[in-house]
Amino acid sequence: MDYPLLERGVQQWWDDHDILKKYLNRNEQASKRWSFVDGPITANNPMGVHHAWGRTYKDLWQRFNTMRGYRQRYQNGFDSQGLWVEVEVEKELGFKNKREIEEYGIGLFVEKCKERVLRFAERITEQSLRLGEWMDSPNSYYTMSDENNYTIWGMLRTCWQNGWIYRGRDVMPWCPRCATGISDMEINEGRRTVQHTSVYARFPLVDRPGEYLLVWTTTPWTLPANVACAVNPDLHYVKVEQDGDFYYLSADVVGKLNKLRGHEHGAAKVVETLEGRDLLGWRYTGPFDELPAWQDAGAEHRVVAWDEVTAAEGTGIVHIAPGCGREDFGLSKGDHLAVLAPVDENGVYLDGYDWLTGMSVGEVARPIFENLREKGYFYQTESYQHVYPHCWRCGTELIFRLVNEWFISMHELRERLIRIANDIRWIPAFGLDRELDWLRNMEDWMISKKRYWGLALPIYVCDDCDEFEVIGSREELRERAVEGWEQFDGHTPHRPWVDAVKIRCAKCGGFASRILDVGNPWLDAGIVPFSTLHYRGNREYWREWFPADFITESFPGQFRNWFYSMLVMAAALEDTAPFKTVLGFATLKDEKGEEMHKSKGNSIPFDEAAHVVGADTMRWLYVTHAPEQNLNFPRIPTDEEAEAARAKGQPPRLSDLWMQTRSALDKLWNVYSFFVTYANIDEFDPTTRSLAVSKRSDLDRWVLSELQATVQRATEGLADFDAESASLAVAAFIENLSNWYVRRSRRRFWKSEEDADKRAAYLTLYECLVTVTKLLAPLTPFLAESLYQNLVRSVDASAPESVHLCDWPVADVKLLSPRLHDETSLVMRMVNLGRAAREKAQIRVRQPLGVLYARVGSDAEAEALQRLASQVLEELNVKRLELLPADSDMLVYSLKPLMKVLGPKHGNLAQKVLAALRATDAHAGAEALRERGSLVLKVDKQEVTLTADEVEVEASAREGYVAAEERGAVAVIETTLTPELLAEGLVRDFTHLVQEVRKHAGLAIEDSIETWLSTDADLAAIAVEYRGYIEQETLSKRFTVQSEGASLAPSGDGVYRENIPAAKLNGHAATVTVRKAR
RNA sequence: GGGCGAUUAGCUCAGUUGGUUAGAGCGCCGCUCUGAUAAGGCGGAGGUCCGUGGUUCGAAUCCACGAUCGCCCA
Repeated sequence: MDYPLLERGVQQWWDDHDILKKYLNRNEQASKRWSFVDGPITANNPMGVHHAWGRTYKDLWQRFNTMRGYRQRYQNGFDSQGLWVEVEVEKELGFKNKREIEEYGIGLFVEKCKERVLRFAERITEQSLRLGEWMDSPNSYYTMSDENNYTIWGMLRTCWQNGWIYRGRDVMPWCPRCATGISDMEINEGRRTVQHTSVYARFPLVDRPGEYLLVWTTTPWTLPANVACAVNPDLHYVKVEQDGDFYYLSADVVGKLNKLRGHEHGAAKVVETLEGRDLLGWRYTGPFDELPAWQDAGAEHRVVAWDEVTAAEGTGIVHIAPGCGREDFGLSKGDHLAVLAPVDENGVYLDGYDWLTGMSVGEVARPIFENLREKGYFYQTESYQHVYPHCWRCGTELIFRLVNEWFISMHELRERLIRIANDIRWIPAFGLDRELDWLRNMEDWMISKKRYWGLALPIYVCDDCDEFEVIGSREELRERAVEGWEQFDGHTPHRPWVDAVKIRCAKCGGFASRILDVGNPWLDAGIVPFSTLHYRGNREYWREWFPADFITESFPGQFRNWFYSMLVMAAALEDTAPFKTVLGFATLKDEKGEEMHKSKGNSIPFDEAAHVVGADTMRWLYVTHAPEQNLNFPRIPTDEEAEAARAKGQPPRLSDLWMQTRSALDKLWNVYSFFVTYANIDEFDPTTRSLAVSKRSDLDRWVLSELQATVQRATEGLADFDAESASLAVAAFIENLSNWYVRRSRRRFWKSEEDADKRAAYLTLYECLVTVTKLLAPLTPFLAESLYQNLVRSVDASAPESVHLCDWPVADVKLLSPRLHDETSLVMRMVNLGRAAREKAQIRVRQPLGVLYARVGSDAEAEALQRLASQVLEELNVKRLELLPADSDMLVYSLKPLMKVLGPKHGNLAQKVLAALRATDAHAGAEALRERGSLVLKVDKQEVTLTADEVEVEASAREGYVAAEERGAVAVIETTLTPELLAEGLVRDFTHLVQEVRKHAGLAIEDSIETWLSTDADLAAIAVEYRGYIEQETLSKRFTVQSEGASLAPSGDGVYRENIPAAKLNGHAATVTVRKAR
């Protein structure tokens, strides 16, 4: 099966018949509606296979609910604004920093960003269609749209009116390349383990000549901003003597000092012990006191207290630079320390830092070490490995920098958010805990970014009085505008155009300008449940579709990103949940279980996988997987392998894992092709035949019962957002259909006359196939369509045009039969045991056997087995079935203690009871339990009575009999082969060989033939005896047998002859000749 | 550094309120069936249930400590 080929054909047919449009319009008039909101995909690159996982879920639940008759919005969304786009456009343009963007022109740059977004949105739309994701693509939303941006303005204004917006001065993680702050949400995505050179420096104490504080830092660039040193007041410190100098450091690290001293230092000796609090207030000379920046600060260096200081790293004396570290900055507030912010937004030292001015933080480590050494501040360097934050987008190491940024206060929102999170159904359930954990611990939301392409934050600051206010809409801005409206009018609300507009300060009447910052992109995504549902312009419509019934995204990251930002928006605007159910799924890994990364070369482009493996197979992989577990995406053939196969006219050979994944689909395809083969031969038309189910066989009614149960399971699963159990139920049914129903029914299709039995078989199999096809429609839309067209539409022009326009199947509970289910399970079990027994005896199934002796667990099962004996016998090629009586000498018994009952009952004695039971003669014990229902044991000189509830009797076959057993059921076979049985076996072997010859001769299944057999006298005699059977099985109109003389078989065109070696026919060599009958 | 979770066959994972021979699928080896099959069936090999101690008549399961890994938060 070449699935990609089939899918291309189906897609073409859909296009030709406009099926997508008909699908989107199918429930236009429906009164019930189901609301799905698509999480915006970043329109910045083509899709990878990891995107296809979520998009498969998104599509399948929309399809399922379409088939169930719900009106829906089939809207997909594209995340359009933000640094990720800027970075890619910078790459395209060859820019290295923000200055180049400004020189190029912000307007041009922003237009480039828009272009890129539209380009990749189009690409992703095509790819999604290839996946079979059916969406209303002309109606897709973009977070860069005016609607989206202005809805955020309104939301921010509401926040401002509530007093939640504030301007903060804080030390933030900062990317010096992107020249922007990194929010708490983003910082986690870029943590990496790296090697840095840390430095130990010594700071001379002002009032203690020859004595130094020994401090340690991993960020030497912050030393010029040193203001203080912190010690833990409760920690022990020591004064050590080394080379005539005295150092103060934590008592715990003296050992380290000796290890670290290298060639430059002598041995260290402790001369005094003291507490951290003893050091407080000591003044020291800073390492860069000569710099103008420090001179201007007019401050002095001293030792301060900080109880977070430990001796685990460094020296227990911590270098404090309040302008370069978060904790440092926090400390500066309480201790009124000076704050030095040494670098600009690009991480370049500002004026006042002398020789450092103009250098960037990344290049100063060495020069600073040298400088310290020259000035006598250097002690030692040490290579140090640690986890350090990097820019999640460009990979640059972050610095910490004092900045002015804008925040939404979470103080009042936090409780609302927690309450709302509890109103949502999180799948898997731990999602709620994760979200709550974040909500409890999160800081205020930093919403500003000093970039170009993004939401223009509508915050206007007065040039005169520094008061700010937030504008909530375009209309409000126009009313308030006193300057620059003409330049803005006609443009999207983006930089640079919107920046031209000035308003009058409401407080002092001065000019107020928009801050130049753009917004955090999660504002863009979070507003989607409002903006896409026309919250601003059509509140009626919004009320109809809000909240979303369902959203689904890969959960790593989203708890603090999209889920979070939606919660914030909904909490701020309406104080209610923006969605009812969220399905989170885990991470897609490569075949070895490693993270996929483009840079690692192991990420798989969607197009490649779709081309080689196909969309349905990929979708099936996703839907059958447990969503909360990571999924390893199996290897796909390389382009070369795929092309080599296609050159030979074959589909690319897939790995075992793929074949395993796809096996249910392959089996279905085979059943389907079996049906089609015979239906064509017989010209069977399901629309003109019928037969009441009650008139069909047990086998038919069994499979129809299983079918109803499958419909129920699939429906319940999908309705509960559980694709895995739904799809596995369908797979299990296909397995039953293929390996039991069709296997057991084959002869009914082969036989030539069309009787009620054959009609029942056709109708039953047809119903199963059609129903399964509909169940598969949301899961594997291409395959389902292909089957549907051929099975249904080709014979019934009145049926819905496409499987995707059909109604979802409803289980007919009247057809459910637990009895048939149980009995068929019993037959299957007995057949398996019989096959196992044959295997042990090394007698192949083609050789008929005389008797199968069976034992089952209960009288009811025994009764059923006798009634269904023919199925067992036919399947096992055995003549007769006999039930084994309990006292049969073929059986041997063992006693199995049921500890779950015995344990609690006997307590301390339990182990001894167990030992006594094991010492008991099993046969006598079994008999006692059978006859009297109890068994008496002697334990520690007292008698203990065990009942049938406490001991299970297990029967198995006595040694010497060829048997198999499982859970109380036993099958024993009679292995004596009579001449008649041997002859029958031989005939079946021969028949099988003629079928092979037919196949080799290239004959069609339904072709009648003429057959000649030339062999020894024994086989000839048998062949003649079984002539009727052989002719019937091989469709031979004429069957000529000879054992001597010149061959009677013809030769020439259309005649096919094979010599059969004696080994294949139990010692009889033969020549078989066939020719298509005229 | 703090919190949570995990560790079971070569791989991916199940394993009920603790119950005495620890399972599945795949892979591997052998056999077998088949005029629907890239199918199916049967058998086999493969386990220190991460380690150590404890609780218990009985521990993969409960407790403690340790190791390793993952996730979340600093």
